Amino acid sequence: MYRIKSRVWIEGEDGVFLGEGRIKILKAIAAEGSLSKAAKSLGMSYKKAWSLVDSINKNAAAPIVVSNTGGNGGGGTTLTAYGLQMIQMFEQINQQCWDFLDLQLKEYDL
Amino acid sequence: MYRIKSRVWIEGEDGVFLGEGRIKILKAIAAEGSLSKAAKSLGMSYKKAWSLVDSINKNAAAPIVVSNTGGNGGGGTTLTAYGLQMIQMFEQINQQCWDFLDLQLKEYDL
DNA sequence: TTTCGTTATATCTTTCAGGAAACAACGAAG
DNA sequence: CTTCGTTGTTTCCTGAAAGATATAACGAAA
Repeated sequence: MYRIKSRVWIEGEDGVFLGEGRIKILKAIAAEGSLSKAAKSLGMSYKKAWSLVDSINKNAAAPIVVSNTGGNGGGGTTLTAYGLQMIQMFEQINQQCWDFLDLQLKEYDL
Repeated sequence: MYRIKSRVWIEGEDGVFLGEGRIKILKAIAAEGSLSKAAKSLGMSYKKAWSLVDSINKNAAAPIVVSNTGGNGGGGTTLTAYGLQMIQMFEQINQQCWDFLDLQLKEYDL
């Protein structure tokens, strides 16, 4: 039995804007309120999480996250309403792509 | 302006069956009649080409390639009719996936 | 039985993406 | 003005993936 799989991503002018990994870290940021905690919760290095968010920022048409450095508790990173909307959009497209591909494969009944 | 992209692949019981890279080497084999020539025409190492074809063979429900070792000219590798059919199938699904995703992205008019 | 170019495989080397660790900058609160 | 945990950035290091290289096995044809 065959299984069909896919990776979907969206690119901007300067590289990748959104993909599965970036969605994952965005959701963790939404849950944790901080990039370092988000990285920790995913077992991901801070550097990797930061570089993912950096590429999101560089390619977004509007702000996705708001980062505050310093202050009580050290600061933090939160999502904008637009950011939350982008998560929803990506996950919907991704799911629909999977459904579409499953249907396609069935048509060829391997 | 955003661009949406995807990589599609098909898995069997023991790993990847078909993907873009495997389709590429299969098409080169069809054109060259030999795995080593196909690898050379793609600027790919023989080892990599061989390992791709090996994984295809391990996951295919029916023979995709026929390899002959020895003989006049050293032998060669050719595609079965089923193999040619699989190339067509994959490329059609892949193209339709791209079209589908382009439509999806348009619906969200970023 | 020699020759040939191929398939198939093992081994060694190199490259490079990612992780680990270290550190400066920040600014609100006490 | 000290403390705190975070953001942002650099440097170093390691391990896994890919490439380079070498070599055996093969069998039709001359």
